Amino acid sequence: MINSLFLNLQQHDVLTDEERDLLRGIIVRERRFAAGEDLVVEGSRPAFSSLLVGGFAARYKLTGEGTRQITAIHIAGDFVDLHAFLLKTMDHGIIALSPCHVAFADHGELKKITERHPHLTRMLWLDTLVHGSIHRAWIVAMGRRSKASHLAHIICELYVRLGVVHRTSGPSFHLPLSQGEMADVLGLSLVHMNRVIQRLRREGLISWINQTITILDWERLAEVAEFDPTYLSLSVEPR
Amino acid sequence: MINSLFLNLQQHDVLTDEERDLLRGIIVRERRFAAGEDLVVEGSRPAFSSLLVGGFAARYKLTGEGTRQITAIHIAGDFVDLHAFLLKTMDHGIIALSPCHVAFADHGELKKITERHPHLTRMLWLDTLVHGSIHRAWIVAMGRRSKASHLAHIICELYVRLGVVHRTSGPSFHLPLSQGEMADVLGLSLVHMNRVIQRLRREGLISWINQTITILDWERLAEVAEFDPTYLSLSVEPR
DNA sequence: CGGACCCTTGAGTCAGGTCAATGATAGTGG
DNA sequence: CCACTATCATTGACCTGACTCAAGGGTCCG
Repeated sequence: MINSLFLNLQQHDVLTDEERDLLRGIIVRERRFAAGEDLVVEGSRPAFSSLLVGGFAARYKLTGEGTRQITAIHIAGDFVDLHAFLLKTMDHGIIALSPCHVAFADHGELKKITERHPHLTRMLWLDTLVHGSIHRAWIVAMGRRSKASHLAHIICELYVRLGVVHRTSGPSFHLPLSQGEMADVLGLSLVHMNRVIQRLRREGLISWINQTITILDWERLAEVAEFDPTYLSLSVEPR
Repeated sequence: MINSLFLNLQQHDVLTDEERDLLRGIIVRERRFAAGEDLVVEGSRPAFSSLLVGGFAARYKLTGEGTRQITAIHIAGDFVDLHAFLLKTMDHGIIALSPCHVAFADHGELKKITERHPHLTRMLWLDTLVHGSIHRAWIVAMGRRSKASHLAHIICELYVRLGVVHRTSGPSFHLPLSQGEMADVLGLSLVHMNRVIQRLRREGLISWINQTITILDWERLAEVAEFDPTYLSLSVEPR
């Protein structure tokens, strides 16, 4: 059930069979969520961390004016709120962008892992660090790239991350976000989001129909995005 | 020498005397950097992590067009690139914004801590998670707040973080960033940055002269920023 | 005294926002 | 099966926040 998590962690270092078993052991419950449901509510103090088994979810924060900013997109294999294990209080919510299948990891069991299994602890720590790297890449894209470049960067990133967990088919992948939701990722208005998407289409970089994105020209897309996957730490080495 | 780190960590949970000694023990070297020098170079694979003892530093990334985006501001007591301990390769640079005093923690010694001292390990992990929370707060500010609100948010955040390590005096604090550097934080042009600053001044929220920011009206500044310090996890509880 | 940085201000331009309207598609209840 | 509603994608017209270019002034330092 949590094979995608293994695929994720294995991109960074070798996982032993014992470590796999330990990870299986921390899952105490599972649940399915409908699209639009909150997996985790802002301000709550969860006793479990959510591991996304299938589907797409987003961290988000609402502003006083009622606008929304999505701060991360999560895919199968992501330990969505492993943070809460140590941060305790959620400073943002997590919403299902599609129907989601979630496994819950008990914080007490996670603590036991940190007491007895240092390498696995470092692997989990690393997983949260990679998500920090992704945040930084997003900040750069938001602050200093054109909106077209920003969108291209997000598409490149999703393609690589989904590839790791075998959720791409050739140059295509399923992405169940509406343009309005994607606008909340880029910090744009819905109208302008639409125009940016059309520009990438017109330039022959992508197609995006029926919740399916196809990368028509990876070279040029990555160039527009200035995409450099270093920040995803996709190399197996001792951690 | 690393008392500021202790002040930082103590905001989240109790540190034992033994843990303090362990932290002192991982410092193998120290060095001073001039303003403008790189503490850590993008693409390098450091064998040490830099603990900022005094001064201000910034993580940054340069784009192909030669613009710069600052993704984090670091102050005394910050474990600037603890990430590198597990991420291995730096995907961004770190520059001294003022003269900086840096202590270097050996990655081998850090690894030993993770092997033998689970609580201290969790505290260090937590420290990196808090910086992840700060990243998310920045993403929200960049995407969905006005530039004036964004600047107000950064000032509130710096005031609180500097207060933790006793670097404020009353409503004031020292901030050795030029307006051009601050523009690289907000993702703005220098000219517009200047206009945004003047607006906060004109509205009587802050004064900012001689590298010193004074908060003239905390209530209204925090309101403009929609500042809620939850994301800094400033509560002592078992972690 | 001349650079080297900063900060400040004005003028013109453009990216991106708001408001508004039109279709297309899918699900719901009768 | 059909009217009804909701959600999305798309397009046009107009407005404003932010950028660029350009120039002037302050301060510190060699």
